[in-house]
Parts: sequence; structure tokens; C-alpha cells
Amino acid sequence: MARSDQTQTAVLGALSIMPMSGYALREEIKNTLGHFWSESFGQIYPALAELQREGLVRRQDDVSGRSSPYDITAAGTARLLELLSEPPQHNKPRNGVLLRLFFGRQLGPAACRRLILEARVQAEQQLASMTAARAELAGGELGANIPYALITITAGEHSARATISWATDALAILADAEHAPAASSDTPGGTPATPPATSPAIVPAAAT
Amino acid sequence: MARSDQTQTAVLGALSIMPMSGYALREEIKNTLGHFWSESFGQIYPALAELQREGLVRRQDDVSGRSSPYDITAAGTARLLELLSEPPQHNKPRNGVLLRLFFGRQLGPAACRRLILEARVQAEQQLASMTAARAELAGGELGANIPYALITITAGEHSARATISWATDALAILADAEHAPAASSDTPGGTPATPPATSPAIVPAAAT
DNA sequence: CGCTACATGTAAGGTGTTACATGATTCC
DNA sequence: GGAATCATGTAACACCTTACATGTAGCG
Repeated sequence: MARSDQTQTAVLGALSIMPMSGYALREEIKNTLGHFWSESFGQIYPALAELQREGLVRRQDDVSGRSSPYDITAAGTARLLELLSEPPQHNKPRNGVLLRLFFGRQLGPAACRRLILEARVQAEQQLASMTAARAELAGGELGANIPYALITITAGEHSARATISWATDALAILADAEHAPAASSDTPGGTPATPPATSPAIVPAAAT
Repeated sequence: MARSDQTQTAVLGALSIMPMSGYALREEIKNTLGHFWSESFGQIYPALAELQREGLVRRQDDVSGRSSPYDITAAGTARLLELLSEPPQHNKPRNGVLLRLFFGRQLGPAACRRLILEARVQAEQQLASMTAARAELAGGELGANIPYALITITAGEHSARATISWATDALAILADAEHAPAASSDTPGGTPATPPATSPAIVPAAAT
């Protein structure tokens, strides 16, 4: 049981804040937890079905089945507390951008620069959306959950800012490498090698 | 084809730096890419088999099968470039710590504080290991790949530092919430509840 | 009347992990 | 000789996404 249940945790948690339909659950998870969590329909509906079987969740209008929201039960709240108390299992990291950059010598400096700039743009967007989320907090239905939401929003902001300032450093490292290429070594075959006679002017995006 | 191939990318990339056995591949991936990538044996061996079938990789001592390292071929290098050129597919985020903190009202402030402190400890360890990795860089076999490795190490450092400073902010938010709990709402059943007493003030989080 | 959003589900398929099975080599 | 490490693989399972299938409700 303790194996995954991560979906159950997210679903029960969301329902602990307010009753919702499966559809709304997915929307909420996407909008509110989006920057650190995700679930798809293919997981939410089976999870809801199982939770209902176990009596951790019920539909308010149980008989008619007519689009009534799911509601967490007392047993469900207890289970949620259990799940939340388990040690967090951290994901295997898989960062496609860093993977590509690590093998950047094969890819060439120009493509690397593009990857970094793209990552920076995304981080800036994330930062903006975190700021927006922070503004919306007061108007929302979160009540006493607000400080906890704020903690996650702050995490998103720190993470986005870290990416932005990393991008600056990374561009500088790339530029240095091009000006003073490591003495040894063949340039790898077939790649769009750096042209001779460069005048790159790397756009180092202002001071640190 | 463009679907996953992420494992192929990592394997070919690693072999583009130096020939290795499957076992060594896993070690290298764990040690060197560990902070942003991971692969398990169950993926590496099948991937190697397929790459060999496709002629992208070969064993230097093909006949005897005697623990000779795998070696990337010219075709393999070309394929690697292709794979690296594909747009990076970012993972669905799944941060167990933030999930637990978001539903922190159910979990209680004490447990939340523990989670944050634990995350900070891990980030400090990561930061230390990044520093160590940076020191080892010069001594390693990476050659012209050094600047690229440096870019990923820098990413790890920024990320770790972001987590550390987030932890500070998060603890402050938690403390504020306990001093001035949000006005409305029932405290959830069973949890180590926050005391009553009101004063809305949403805590706009300390200076950046 | 058709488009969009709400709503619920399933089936197929890909991805990735774990545990098991096996054996060689090296070092103490 | 026994332990640790190197080395290779597989099979079962868990997880998750995608695409499909279906239907309702409201609105312009």
C-alpha cells in the first residue's frame, strides 16, 4: 500500500479543501499544484473509484449519480493524514535540458545557447505566473490553507529565480569556452563545429 | 521514435565521452549525471542491446564477449546529435515535499517544519557535493567536455541554494501563520490544531 | 444548431523499477 | 576460501499517458 498512493494523496488532499467533481479535480490540480505536481484523467478517475469503494470519499448525491461533486469522509481525512505522514519519495531527476547541455560538445555552442535562453524564458514565465498566483491567493477559497499555498508559491519563485541566474552563469561559461577552447582534443566528428574567426558576442544578459 | 529515447541519449552521450561497460555506464550516470538524470539497469542493458543491433554501438572485442567496454560508432555519434537536437521534453513535475506542504494544514505545523528542515539538509548536502564535483573536474577524463559539465554543476548549485533560501522563507511563513492564524474555518479533525484567535493579515512574505 | 465546456470513463501501450538469477574476478 | 565488486541480463509489475468513446448542458 505504501508503494505509490501519490495520486490518492493528491486527490484526497484536494478534496479536503473543497468537494469537487473528477473533472474539476484535474483542473484544480493543473492550475494550483501545476508547478510541482501533475495528474491525468487516466489516474484520477480510477483513483476516485477506488477511494469510493474504500469509503474514503463519497458523492453527496449518491443515488442519482448526477454530476455531484466528490466529498471526503472522516475515514478519508484520517487516511490523508497517514499518507501525508509518510516520508516523501523523491522522483528520479530527469532534466532534459541539462542532459543536452552536458553533452553540449556534441551539440555545439550555438544550440546550447538556444537551450539556455529558452530555459530562461520559461523560468521568467514561471516567475510571472507565481506572482500572479500570489496575488490571487487572497481572493481564493483556500481559507486557512493560504500559508501552505504560499510556501509552495515561494518555492516556485525561488526555483524560477535560480534558473534565471543560472542561465546567466551558463552563458558566460559557454562564452569563455569559445574564447579559450581547451588546448587538446579533436572537435567531434560531424557536428556543426564552431566556425573559425568567431565574433560571438554572447549576450551575457547583464551583470550578476 | 521521438517518443522516449531518453535512455538512448544518455547512453550514447556517455559513450561519446569514453567507452564503458554497462555496469560502468550505470555508475557514471549515477555519479556524474546523478543530480539531474538517472537510469536503472533494467533500462541500460536493453538499450545497449538495441543500440548494438542498430550498429550505433559496438564492443571492441566483439567475439569473446569478455567484459569489453561498449564503444560508440560513427553512426552512433550521428544519432546522438539527432537525439540531442530534439526539443527537450520536460518531466511532469512531482515534488513530494511540496505536495505534503501544500496540504500542510492537515499535517500540522510541526511536521511541516520537519519536512522543510529535512529538505534544507538535503540541499546543503547537494551543494557540498556540487562543490566537490567542481573540484574534481580538472582531474577527470572529461577534456573538452569540462565547460559543459561545469554548466550542469552550476545548475545544481543554484538549485541547491534556492532550496536553502526557500527553506528560510518557508519557516518564516509557517511561524507567522501560527502567530496569526487565518480567521475563518473549522480546524480539520484530528490534527494538532492551530489555536483560535483571529487577525487575518495574509503574510506577504519577507523581503527578497 | 453547432460549439464549447463539463463530465466520466476505458483500453492500449510505453516507461521505468524491483527483484531475482547468474557468474566472473579481485582482494584479503 | 569467502566477501565484495564487477558484470549481465530478465521477468513481473507498477505507473502513467494518450487516445478514444460517450454523453450532457449552456450559450451564442
